[in-house]
Amino acid sequence: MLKLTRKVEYALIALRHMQAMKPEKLTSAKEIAEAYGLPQQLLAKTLQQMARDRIIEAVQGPSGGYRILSNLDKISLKDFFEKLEGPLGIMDCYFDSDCVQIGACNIRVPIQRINENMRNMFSKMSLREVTQ
Amino acid sequence: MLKLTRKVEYALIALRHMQAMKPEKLTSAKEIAEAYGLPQQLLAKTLQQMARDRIIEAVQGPSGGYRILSNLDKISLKDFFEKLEGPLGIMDCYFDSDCVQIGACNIRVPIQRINENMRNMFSKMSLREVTQ
DNA sequence: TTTAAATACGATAATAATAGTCGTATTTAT
DNA sequence: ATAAATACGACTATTATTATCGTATTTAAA
Repeated sequence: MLKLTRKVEYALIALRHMQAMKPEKLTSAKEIAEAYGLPQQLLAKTLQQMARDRIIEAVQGPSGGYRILSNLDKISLKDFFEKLEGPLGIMDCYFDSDCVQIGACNIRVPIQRINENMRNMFSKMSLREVTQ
Repeated sequence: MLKLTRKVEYALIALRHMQAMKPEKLTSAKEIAEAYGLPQQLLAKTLQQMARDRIIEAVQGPSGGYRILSNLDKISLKDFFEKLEGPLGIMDCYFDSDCVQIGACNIRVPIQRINENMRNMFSKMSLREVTQ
C-alpha cells in the first residue's frame, strides 16, 4: 500500500552506502550488489539513472564506479522520487489522464488535496535525512 | 508512484456519492456503477468490505442497497486506507518481512521515519475531508 | 408462494506493472 | 591487447492488480 519501487529502494541503499565512505572514493555496482544481495544489473541501471540526473557521478573504465555528486541536503525526497519514478501522487489520473469518465468523476478535487499534502510532506524531507 | 488501488478509489467515489444524498436513502452498487462507469461487481466487493468494516450499512433484498453508517469525521484516512488495504507504508518489508537480507539492509531506520511521517499525515486527515 | 432484484463472497481469468536478465557497445586503467 | 567497469535497449519472467464468473442468500412485492 503506497509502495515505492525497488528502483528507489536500491537507490537509497546505494546512496547510503556511498555516503558512509570518503567522498572521493568510487564504488562499483558490483560491490554494492554483493554487499546487500541486490541484482547487479538492475542496481546498475538505477545508478546510471541517478548519474544522468546528476545525483551521483559515474567514472568509466576498470577501477571505475560511482560517487556522490550533489549535496544531498539540497535534494528533497519529493524531487528524488519524482526523478526516479515520475510525478508523485496517490492516483495517476492527474498525469496520464486517459481516464474515460473524467467528467463524471466526483473525487478529483479532494484527491488533489491529498496529493498536495503528500508532495508538501516529501518536499520538507531531504534525501540526506534518509541516507545519513 | 505511491498509488492507491482502484478499490480505494471506488470506495471514495461511492462514499462521496452516498454522502451527497439523504442519510437514510439507500444506494445500490448498480446505481453507482452506472453513474460513474465503474465495474459493478468490483465496486460491490468494495462496498461489501466497507460494510464489514462498519463504515457503511448494507440492506439486502430488492430495493436494498447501502448507506453511510459511521461518522466520517471520526475516521482518519489512515484508518480508512488500512482497513481497505492493510498497513500503510512505503515499502512492505516492515510487514510481511520475507526479505532475505534483512540483516544487511542499511535503510530500515530511515524508511521507518518516512513511514511514520506518512501515517502521521494521513492520521490528521478525516475521511469526510475527501468525501464532502 | 413464486419471482426478481439486491447483497455476499470464493474462485478464477485477464491485464498491467514491476522486476530481472541478456546481449552488446563503449570507456579506460593496466 | 586485455579486462573490468559503465551504458543501455530489448526482452522475459514474475507478481500484483483488476475484473469476471458462478453460486448462494436475502427479502420486497406481485
